[in-house]
Formats: sequence, C-alpha cells, structure tokens
Amino acid sequence: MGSASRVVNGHPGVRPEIRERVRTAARELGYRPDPLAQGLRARRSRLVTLVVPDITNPFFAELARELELDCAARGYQLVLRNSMESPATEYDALLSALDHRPSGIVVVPTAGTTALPATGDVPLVVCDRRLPGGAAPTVVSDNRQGASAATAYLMGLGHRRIACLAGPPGVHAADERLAGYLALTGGTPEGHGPVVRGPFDYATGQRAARELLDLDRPPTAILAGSDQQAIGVLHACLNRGLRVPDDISVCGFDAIALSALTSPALTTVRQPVRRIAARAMEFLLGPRPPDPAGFPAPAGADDCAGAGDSVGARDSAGARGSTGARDSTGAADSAGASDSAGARDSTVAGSSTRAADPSAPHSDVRNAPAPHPAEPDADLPHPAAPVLVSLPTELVVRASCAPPPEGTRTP
Amino acid sequence: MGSASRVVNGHPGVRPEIRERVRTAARELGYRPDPLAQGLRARRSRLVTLVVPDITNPFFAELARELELDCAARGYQLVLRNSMESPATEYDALLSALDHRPSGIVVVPTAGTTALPATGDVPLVVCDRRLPGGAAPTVVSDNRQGASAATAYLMGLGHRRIACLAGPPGVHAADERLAGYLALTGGTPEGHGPVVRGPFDYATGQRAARELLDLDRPPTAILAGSDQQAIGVLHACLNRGLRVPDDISVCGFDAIALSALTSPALTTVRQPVRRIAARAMEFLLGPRPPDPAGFPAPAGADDCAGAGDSVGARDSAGARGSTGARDSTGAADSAGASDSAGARDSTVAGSSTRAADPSAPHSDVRNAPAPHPAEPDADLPHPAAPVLVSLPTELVVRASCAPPPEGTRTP
DNA sequence: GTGAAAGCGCTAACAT
DNA sequence: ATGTTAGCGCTTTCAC
Repeated sequence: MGSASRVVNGHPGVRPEIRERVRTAARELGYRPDPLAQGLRARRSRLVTLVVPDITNPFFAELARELELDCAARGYQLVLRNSMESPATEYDALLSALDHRPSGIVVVPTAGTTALPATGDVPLVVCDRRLPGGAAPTVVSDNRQGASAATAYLMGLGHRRIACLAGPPGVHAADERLAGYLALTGGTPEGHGPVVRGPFDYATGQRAARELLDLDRPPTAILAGSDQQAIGVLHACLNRGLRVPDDISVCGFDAIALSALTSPALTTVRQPVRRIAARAMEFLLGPRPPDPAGFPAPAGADDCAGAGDSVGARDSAGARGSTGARDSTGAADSAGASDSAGARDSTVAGSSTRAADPSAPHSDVRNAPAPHPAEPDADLPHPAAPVLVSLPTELVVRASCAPPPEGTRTP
Repeated sequence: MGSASRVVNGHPGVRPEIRERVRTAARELGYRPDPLAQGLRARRSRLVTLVVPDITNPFFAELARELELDCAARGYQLVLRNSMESPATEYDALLSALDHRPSGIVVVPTAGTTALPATGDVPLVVCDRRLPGGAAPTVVSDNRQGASAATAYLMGLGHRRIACLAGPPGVHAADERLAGYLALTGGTPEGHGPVVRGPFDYATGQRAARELLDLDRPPTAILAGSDQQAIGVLHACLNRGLRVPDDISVCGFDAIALSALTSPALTTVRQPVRRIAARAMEFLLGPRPPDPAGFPAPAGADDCAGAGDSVGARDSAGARGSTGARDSTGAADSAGASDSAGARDSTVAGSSTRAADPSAPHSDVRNAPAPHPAEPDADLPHPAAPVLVSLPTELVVRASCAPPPEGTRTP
C-alpha cells in the first residue's frame, strides 16, 4: 500500500514492475484517490483559491477562466471568492480559504487592502493590482508602459489636448496608467490635458465624458482607464452627437471581449490575461506539467488509460524530483518579465530562477520585506524568488482613434 | 471531545453549561475546525461546485457571484468550473468535482449535454438551461413568458414586423424564448417575422442585424435572444445610420449590467438571477440559515460571538431533520413557479412539496442504479420533489423601443 | 525498494 | 447527556 501511494504520487524509486502492477489494479478497480484524505494527510488540498473584488467584472472573469483552465489541466480545482471591494470581506475570505489548506491563493486585492493575513506555508500571489509595500509576490501587466504606448499613439496622431480618465486613486493599476500618461504629456509644451479619476465602470465613463466635453476647450482625445469607462465615454460622446473618431478619439484599456464589438471598435491596450494567469499558476504550483502523478490528475478514469499506457518511461526523470527538472520555465519567463522593461524604472523584478522544490520557494517570499537585500550567490537552489513580475501589454489599434479634427500637426 | 464536536456542529442535546465551556475554549484557543478532516469523516466537504459553459459570459458571472455570496454566508466555498461548452469537459469536471464530495453541485449544462454522471448522494441542480428529459432538478426562469412579454410590449407599440434573433437551437432557454415569441406572433394576420438563430454573443447580434436589415422589408423591431446579441444589433443598426429607437426598436434579454448603459439604454427582460441562485442553493443546502454550527460558519472568530449566542433555540425544529421544516420555502416558491404559468403549458413544475431530508430526494431523481427499486414507505419524506422550478421574469422598459416609424397602428 | 505501522483532525457509534 | 472508541483514506516515517 505504501508503494501504491508512491506510484499514485509519482514518487521515484519504485520498481517498474510494481508500478505497472499498481497502475493496472487501479485502472481495473476504477480507483480514484480521495482528495480529502490526501489533503488531510498531506496537509494540502488540491485547491487553488481566487479572490477577486467582483467576478462580474469582465476582466476578472477572464482571469478566472484562465486560471480555472490551468487548474483543471493540472488536476486542481479553483475556488472562487468575491470580496466585493471590501477589505474585511476579503480578509475573511482569505481566512476561510486558508482553512481548506489550498495549494495556492491568487488574490486581486481591493483598493483598500493594506495587508493580507499570514498564509502560513500556503503560497500566495497578488494579481493585477499591487499591494502597498510589495508585501507579496505579484504579477501584473505593465500598466505604465501600456498607457504610455496609448498616449504616444494618440500624440503621434497629432493630438495635443488629450484627457486622461484614470481609475480610482490608490488602485495601483490606475495610478500606473496615469503615470504612463503623464510621463509623456507632462513634458509637452502644452502640458498634460485634464485628468479625471473614478471607478473603472461604465457609469464613470459617461459621467466623466460629459464633464470633459463641457470644458471650454474640450480634449480631442480621451484616454480611459478601462474599456468599461471607454465604452461609457463612447456612448456619452455619441449621445452628444459627436462622431468617434472623427470629432474625438477614445482609447480604452484591457481589451475585454466587448471592446472589439462596440461601434466604432475600441482602440485599447491589451492585458496579457492568459500570461498573467499562467505566471501566477506557475508561481504557485510550479511549471506547467507538474504531472504530479502517473494519472490522478486527468479526471476521467478513461483518458488516463490512453495516457497511462505508454507512460512508463516518461517519468524516469521523476516529474518532481529535487533536481532542476523545471528550469525550462525559468528561462522562458525571465525573458517575459524583462522585455516589459521598455517602460522606465518602474516594476520589473528580480528575474527568473526559481528553486526546484515547490514547497520551499514561497515560504520566504511572503510577508518578508526582502529576505536578503542582495543575493550574490546564485546557482540553482538560491532562495531569490521574483517578487514582482510585470508583463508587457500590447496596443490594439482599432477604429476609435484618428487624427484630431482641426488637422494634424506634425511636430 | 465528543461534546465538542456536537457543539461545533450545533447538534442538540448538549447541556448549555458544557456548550458554553466549549465555545469559550474554542474562542480562546482560536480554534478553527479543519474542513478536510470534517469532510473525510463526514464524507462531505463544505464545497459547492458550479459548472458553467464560460464564466466570461456576464450572465453566468452574475450567477456565480450570487451563488458565491450565498455560499459564503453559509460558510461554504464555491468551486468554479468552465465546461467551455464541451460536454466531455463538463463531464470530467463533474467527475473530479465529485471526488471532493461537495455538498452540492450547480450546473448550467452545455448545449450538447445529454446526461450527467451519477452523483451518488451529492445533490445536483441544473440552472438556467434544461436537460432533455428533465433528468435532474432544475431551476430556470420562465423564458417563454419573458419573451412573450417582450413581444407583447412590442406589438402593443404597434410593431407588426418583429424579427426574432434567437439563441442556438437545442439550448432550452433559446428555444423557449423563441416559443414565447412565436406564441404571440404566429397567430397574427401578418404571421411572425423573420427568425434568425445563433450563439448568444455580440458578434452574432451584429451579423444577424445586418442580415435582417438587408431584407426587402426589414423588420421594425428586433427581439434578441440575449443582451449581448442585442448590443450587437444595436451597434449594427447604429453603424447603418439607423436611429434606435426612432427607426428601429431593439429588445434584449437578461438585463445584464451593461444593458442599462448602452445608448440608448436597452429595453430587456430581467432574469431573476438572485432568486435563481437562492433557489438553487436552497435546494442543495436547505433553507437559508442552516447555520450548521454555532460558529464555524462565520469566518472571523469575531462575529461568531454575536450570532452564536442566541442561536440555541433556532434548530429546535432541526434545520435538516426528517420533518417538513422547509416547506416554508416550498410554499413561497411554488407560487413563484406557478404565476409564471401565464405562458402556456410550458415549463412549470410539480409544484412545491419537497422531501425534507436533503440526502434522500435527489437519489431517485437521477438515473441511478437505484439502491432500492421502490420505496413504498413514505411518511413525510415522500419522494415527490419538484423537478422543475420556473421563476418569473420581468420586462425592463428602457429607451431602445418605440412605436414603428411609419406611424402606430392601433389594433 | 518495499511492507508495516502510525496517525492527519474529526465525527458517529458506542457505552456509560 | 457525556466520555470513549473506532476509524474515514491516505501519506509517511520506519524498519527491513
């Protein structure tokens, strides 16, 4: 029975003969490991908890989907929690999530979150937004760079009065986007255009647009802080009888599905949701096919047959041995992290290399304001885990932006 | 220690003194029950699994949120799974969900789903869509009635050429909505207008609208199968230079948040998402405050004090005893179910009365290798459980519909 | 490398 | 009504 367990968990050091015998028996008996018992004993359930402010936000929904798909592929289950933008609710959600001893936690903190509960040895990663003090490992997209790219695009089109509708103060993504905008417009002879801030929602977009349009010299372009805002802006403009992009340009942020389907289609900045999800999961669970077992991961007893049959040789290397079986990831991703460096000093992190053991690398990453100020040494198992990963965004040029009405001016 | 368990689980028959003692100790020790151990022993985890085609669909996101909120309030966690409209994926998701011995399963089946796996003694409820053969307990909104209401409204406005953009064939909600439309227009002297079918998404709306607008005698109103479709229609019309609602009326379905924020705001049919969620949860877990414990449900050790104290009497009737403690629900909701009967024979269910024991009523609903071929005996727990609950929808009149351009004709 | 034994933290039958 | 006793199904030392 000990050996059975070893086989199921893909532990090395089991004679091939025995392993096959166990596998066959398992298959014939239709054996399915009991996650509860496993969890109780191993003090770790195959659950990943996601805490978002509100799953109804299309961006979070997309994130949730990507995470869930990734979980499913690895044989994990995604637990969903809504904090409803309440730090207290978020805190409670985290606490009760912890009770279930999840394999990892992904949280998109509320605007008011200052600290997260101690997670013990449960790895946690912050997504999309940042916590003050960078108190936890974080993966975000490079909002500043994205906003700058959009601003540059607008300026290149000839716009000189570009308004910025930014998200709520204190929300990292909002602040960063604003910073990206200011970085380019601030140095301009005309100075930067009007700035309005507010929640990332449709209503705010409408309200802000009306406000902006009522100005003495209304802007010729509006850079919104989210697609939802941008759509609100779009509608407000349209309602005012303005043509977009002929009379005014509008640019969004996020590239949610809907943004492609407005009229005109929204020029926007794409957040690499899929990559964000992938990086987060990688951080929590290790590189993609941890293949933690010869077969328990795949759900149906069916498909494991196909896969399991010829697998015998596969894990000769030991899917999760103590050696650098997983550095493939490290290499690829350090690249991903650094190529976002196009934007200034901001973000970007202590690059790639992660220790091999999935249980170890996180413990020190948490709370810990920088475990070691500097890590000169570096071979394989050094405890230097990236604290902040910033993924590059992508400008999606569609139809909602054009040169300003009066005529383009080439600088 | 036995008593401790009894207290924690709110079992009756514990002397108040002891109970207090246990509670105090628990509080001081910061005791938190281990859900894994509880689950292993009780063969039931405090998890509820939700399987949706795609959480990215705003309607499902809303459903998920409501369910999650309800779960959280009861001390449960919501596991999210995306079937991506693939019956096979859905099946696997259910299978692996079952491994965790959830307290219940909510599934929005894919269009191609014909059967669900046997869930053993795990209660399962189908939401929003229906399974062929009504093989499982179901709670949906009365789509037919909703579509009829919208159609009637349009006809009342004077429209005679109303097109219907319906969802994909085979999807129950889509079929029902179409039926609701046909029921009113079919008998009309002019007969019903053109019908187009396709996925519930934005793109389909745009495509269909263009198609419809190219007709020799284009419709004066379009009844869409979803808000997403309707928004696509809206954009397509606007792009064609048509004014909505002056030149053409558009009506949506679902009343997602976005529908209020388009310009013009969408007239649509509201699905009682919150009630759907509430009913589903009630079906799975019993009436709202099952308060399965004096305090483990509330997350923080803080709030448990307030609630737990005076609870003592609550469960005198036994929140989930073998008697009809839950027909309060049945009464209220059977009403809800039947007043939707305004639309013909359709939906509506074997009204209210449900068996009291949560473990029993479901077993027979499934195909199930039936433990006992027949269970003649029946006192309160008669196996007559409602198989279908249909909740009434609500027409939300906003700005996207108006009398047809040529002039209204009063019948 | 492989069995055997000892529990993970809790609940449900038991005896009291 | 309370204390005691078995395990739930698995992982993990620990001897072999």
